[in-house]
Amino acid sequence: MTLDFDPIDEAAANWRGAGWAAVDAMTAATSITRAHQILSGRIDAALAPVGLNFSRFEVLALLSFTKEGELPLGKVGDRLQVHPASVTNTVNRLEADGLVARKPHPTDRRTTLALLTRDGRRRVEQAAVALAEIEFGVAGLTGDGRRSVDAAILELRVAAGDFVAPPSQRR
Amino acid sequence: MTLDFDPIDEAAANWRGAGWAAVDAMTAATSITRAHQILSGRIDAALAPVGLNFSRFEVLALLSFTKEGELPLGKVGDRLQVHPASVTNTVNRLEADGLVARKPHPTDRRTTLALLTRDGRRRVEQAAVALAEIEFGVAGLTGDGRRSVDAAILELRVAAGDFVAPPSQRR
DNA sequence: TCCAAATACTTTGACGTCCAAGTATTTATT
DNA sequence: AATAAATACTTGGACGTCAAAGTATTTGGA
Repeated sequence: MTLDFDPIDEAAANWRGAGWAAVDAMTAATSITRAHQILSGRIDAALAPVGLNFSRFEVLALLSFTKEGELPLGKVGDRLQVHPASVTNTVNRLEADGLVARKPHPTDRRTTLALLTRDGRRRVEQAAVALAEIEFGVAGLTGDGRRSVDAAILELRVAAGDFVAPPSQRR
Repeated sequence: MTLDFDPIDEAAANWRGAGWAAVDAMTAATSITRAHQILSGRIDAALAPVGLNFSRFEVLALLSFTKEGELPLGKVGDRLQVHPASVTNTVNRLEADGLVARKPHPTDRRTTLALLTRDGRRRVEQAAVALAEIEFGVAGLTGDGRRSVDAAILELRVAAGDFVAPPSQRR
């Protein structure tokens, strides 16, 4: 199904016609939503042959960046900004596939560590290659487009309190 | 949970460290994903008091823009770019709340129309106000940021074949 | 005219997300 | 030391999304 008009332009026109406010904000929000739809479709399609989806990949990648290949579940959620219940769910599935193992925290018995297995490490490497091949779904974006998206969204993230920017930090 | 560093910067550094490719693409994709998370959280929060979520709102808004306040379910899916099963699901709930009614198509018995009820029209107006109040969640974005996001994502959408741009059309 | 193919929607099932509540353990307070 | 509060994770439930299969109806040839 391909439309012969831009549905977002169309929506903007309709909003103006209805006298609704914040049309600019609406188009920006809709653009981002649609971009996410496109990317997430492409990314999951690229990962499917590897036996992963994006959430699972993110967890494996995060673990692979640590010294020991392990991290408390809570930290995983913090870094990936997802709900603890989602982490539990994702780790359950990764564990069922043998890509990750749960292991008790050495000193804090409330805490559970997710540990990358050898299979998990191999798998995440394959996935990284698969994702690089499709350029993370953003193949339609030029270098400028990518930079301007990064910059604009950084504003949004800072305003949303995603992290407290230390005075030093800038890309 | 607020981090004291930018998780996307951190991820980029990790990717480079691991020798993984397409770091720029990764940050762009991650930015968009995170932006979507932020927006969708804010939007659904703003709509909750009105008794809607974004998907339901989108359907009501789309219907409200038509002459008769009705549209075949299939068209709804095409415009909103969602799976037919999702349309069925959303319309089921809207119907249960009395905001929409199903009605047979006058000539094609395969087709079902979704018809905006009086309550539905009132509700969508309230929702539009609620969304305008929070600027669709993009309050953190300046005018420039919004425009550059729109422009960049337009590239992406065109490349993805979201619609065939007639030679005339440009924002 | 008749039948295969396309179209429109629904149903079922697999997953993902979040929230709220529940259990276990640790930390902080008095 | 005793207890309330915070922290860490899991469980169960509500919803959203998509894919695949099923039913009904229409369309497009042979």
